[in-house]
Amino acid sequence: MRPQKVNDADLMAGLMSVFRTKGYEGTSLNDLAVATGLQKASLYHRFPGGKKEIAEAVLVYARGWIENNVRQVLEDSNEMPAIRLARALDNIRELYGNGKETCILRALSMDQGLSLFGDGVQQNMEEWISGFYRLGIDLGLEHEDAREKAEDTLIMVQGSLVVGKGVGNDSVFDRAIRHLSRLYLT
Amino acid sequence: MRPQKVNDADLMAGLMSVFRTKGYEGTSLNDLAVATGLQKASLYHRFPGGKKEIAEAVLVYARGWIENNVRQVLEDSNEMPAIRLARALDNIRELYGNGKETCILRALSMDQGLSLFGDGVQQNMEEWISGFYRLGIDLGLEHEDAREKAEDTLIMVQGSLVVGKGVGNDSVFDRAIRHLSRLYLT
DNA sequence: GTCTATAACAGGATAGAC
DNA sequence: GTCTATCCTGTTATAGAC
Repeated sequence: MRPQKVNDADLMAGLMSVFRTKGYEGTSLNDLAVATGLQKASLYHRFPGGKKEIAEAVLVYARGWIENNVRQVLEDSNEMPAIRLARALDNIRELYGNGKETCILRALSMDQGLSLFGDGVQQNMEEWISGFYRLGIDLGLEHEDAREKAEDTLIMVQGSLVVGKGVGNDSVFDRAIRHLSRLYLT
Repeated sequence: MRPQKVNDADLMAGLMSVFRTKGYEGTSLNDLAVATGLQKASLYHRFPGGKKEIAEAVLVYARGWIENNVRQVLEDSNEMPAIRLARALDNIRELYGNGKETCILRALSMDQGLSLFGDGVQQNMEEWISGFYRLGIDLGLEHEDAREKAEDTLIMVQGSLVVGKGVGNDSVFDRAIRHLSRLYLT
């Protein structure tokens, strides 16, 4: 067998990058091939299920990222809550390129996306929410309160990404992230 | 000339309905033809520019809706601010089918969408924001405060639509709308 | 103004050589 | 494992009758 031209990590990063900017219907296999440096047929070798399987794999990859960089950071009981929050928000800021990038969950939850990948999207969102929920609990919030605040973090991030892009103003995302700090630390 | 089979208002409503559920790349001219009851060639007769021109027309239609049902309601100086807010939020709730529908602005701001329709999306969002800005000013807020609160209304609505769909829970949107009442009336 | 029919092209997917 | 070449379907768009 020939050697792998692109390793799995780079491959997934490249694939995710395309899907999140162009959406599911908007990305062609050609786009994916160009972005990764592989030919279409090579992508089919790695993902026999084609475009659908690739998008599913991207969602698994994204979920791993959220687990490592958001949930585990927020649940790390060795650190003070304020530190955990600051670190998680830094990671989130980086994930979205300070608001310049869009979210893969939003990109894959249009139309077909929702019916095809609804489960994966939901799992990703719940991973995110459960991390912030735990932070809220550790800060002494009641169950319902912690749940709603956690949900609000995702709402603010998704909303600010949509609006920031729409009005063409990066500061919308920045302000949302700063708002999330205050949401917990007061 | 033959009579119009579908009037402009019904036509635009049907076209918008497809675009906002399937996204720009996700909707085919066939989808639009089926939804409106016209044939593809008839759509080209009304919109010589094809799919792109149709999406642009939908954005103009959406902007008119926002102007009538959000901005003008919020700026109606004959009513108390609390009444204006309640009415605008009711209209917004209806527009999004209590959270079951998605937003045309989000649907048309993926990828191609942003480069093709960025201006239209921005105008729609600014129409929305300017309405709430005026409400904030009338309630005695300072310029910067009113601007941010107005932006937040759009962020919360867009975010709650994304998250509500993603986690499959209608109450997310409901709670966001209730939150917007409290945001101004305290 | 709307229709049927069709052209021209792009996209997803597969075959088979290396 | 990756590549080139190809198939086939669906898509945008146009031509021309009514």
